[in-house]
Amino acid sequence: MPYDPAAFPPFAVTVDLVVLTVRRHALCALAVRRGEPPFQGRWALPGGFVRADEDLTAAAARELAEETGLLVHDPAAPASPNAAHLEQLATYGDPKRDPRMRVVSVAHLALAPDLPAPRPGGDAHSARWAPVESLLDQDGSFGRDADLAAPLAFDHARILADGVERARSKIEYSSLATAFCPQEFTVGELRRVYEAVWGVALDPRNFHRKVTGTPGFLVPTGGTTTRQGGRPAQLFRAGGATLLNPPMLRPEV
Amino acid sequence: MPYDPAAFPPFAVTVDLVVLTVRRHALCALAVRRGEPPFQGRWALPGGFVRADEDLTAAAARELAEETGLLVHDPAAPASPNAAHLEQLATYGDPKRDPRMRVVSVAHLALAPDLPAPRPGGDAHSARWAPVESLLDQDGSFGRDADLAAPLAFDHARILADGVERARSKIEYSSLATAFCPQEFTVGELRRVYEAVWGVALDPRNFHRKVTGTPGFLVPTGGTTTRQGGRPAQLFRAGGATLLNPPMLRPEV
DNA sequence: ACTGATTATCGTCAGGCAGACGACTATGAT
DNA sequence: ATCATAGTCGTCTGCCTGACGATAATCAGT
Repeated sequence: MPYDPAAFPPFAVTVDLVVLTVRRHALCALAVRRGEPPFQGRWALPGGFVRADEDLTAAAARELAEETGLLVHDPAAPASPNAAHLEQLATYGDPKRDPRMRVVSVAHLALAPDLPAPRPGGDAHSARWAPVESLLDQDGSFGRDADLAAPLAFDHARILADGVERARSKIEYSSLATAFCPQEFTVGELRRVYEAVWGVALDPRNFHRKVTGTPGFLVPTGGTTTRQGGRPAQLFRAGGATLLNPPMLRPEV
Repeated sequence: MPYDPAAFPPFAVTVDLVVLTVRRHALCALAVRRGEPPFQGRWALPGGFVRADEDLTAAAARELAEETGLLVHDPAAPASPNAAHLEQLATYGDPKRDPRMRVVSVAHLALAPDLPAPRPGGDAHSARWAPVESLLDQDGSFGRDADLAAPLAFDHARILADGVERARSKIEYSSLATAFCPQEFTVGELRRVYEAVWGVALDPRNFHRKVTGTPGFLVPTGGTTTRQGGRPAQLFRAGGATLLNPPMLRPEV
């Protein structure tokens, strides 16, 4: 078997981004409208080509910054208000996934707090946050956003579904849900993240016991807030613990 | 931003395989010796280039069959004695990971039962099963196999480490450990798989209670065997349940 | 045939954690 | 003042796990 890399067929390599956030109690993903064929006018996940001398993670971070202005959260650096979590999701390489040529896409998953700017800036022609159910509801039979008349371009519905499933399972056993929150947040805000991502209601008392009782998960900042109404709530920052053991249990059905 | 795929730099795309099995109470990985530069004579993970019209999973399955004769387990088809579990692991694309040119490798993880042939056949120049600790023990300071004098080629040590970690965590909450067993196996054999993969000792009584008490995990075949010595043990097949809830807990430390 | 080694399997018990839910607290709105 | 809203602290019960005792059924020697 010959081992000369140059003798083998060339591929284009892209990164696609599943950028998730929680807005108004709903899990939303970033979608951009395609300005050219194929799938012109359809919504798609943000993404782009990996440059000749660029690492895959760097390419994903660059695309994320271009589309949203978010920086990738660096555990070494001091926490920034505009930091997002970024991780590789999976790679999609069906020979027919792009009608033009052979394109392999390394999808990444980004989790971001709710951004103040509802319309992410950048050079993207048109971008928006859309609830993931709208984007994944292929037949459009139920509550479909009128502006989202067609399913996502390419195999992006599949990629989005995989990213959502990754996020849903990963917040069970890690502190990743805090990536959806601002730097300082309350227990109730964190609970609403879990409820939005999982689409279930959680008992506020048991949730409070669980997250405050797990050492290293939350560290109180001393402040309080009433921005959710009701009794003032303690403010917390994410602690050093990244693994949740035992995990947070997702309720059945 | 131009969107013409042909205008972007060409990449070579490969699949690399982390093939794991349990042999003599140790977690082992398949390694092949490289016949040409770079890293000539060094051990590496099996792998090869993705063909022009080949899906990534198909390429991984083809390489797996070439190196080991194993087929990929198809849930629809009747269980075959030579079926292995195959899943995508992660993608590695550091610009300098291959000194010859830009190569992006989509690594896959395969789990196989202990093969009767100790030396996997195929066109590979030289292949062997090696305990993962030997392959990952970079400095060679401890119990290193004399034949494995150098670390793995390319970034394969990192890939192998990621694959091992995936296997270690995934058997916690799925029935994947059965992929290391023959079609029919005993509770004790399954327990020895967990012990080998995790490198810990498990209580046989609690393990027995856990796996037999989880509905759909194991289905008795009616037969018994004494191939492990001692009292005859019931034979089981893997049941339909793929998710283990609550998970099997990996002991601390 | 007996003995010991080995493995499998069943049972018991205490501690920890989760789900269900009651009770109380502190704010803003009317 | 009263109500609605949200946060926080407790209690109780049942399930699961870890630790470990006990018994069962085989094989290798003697």
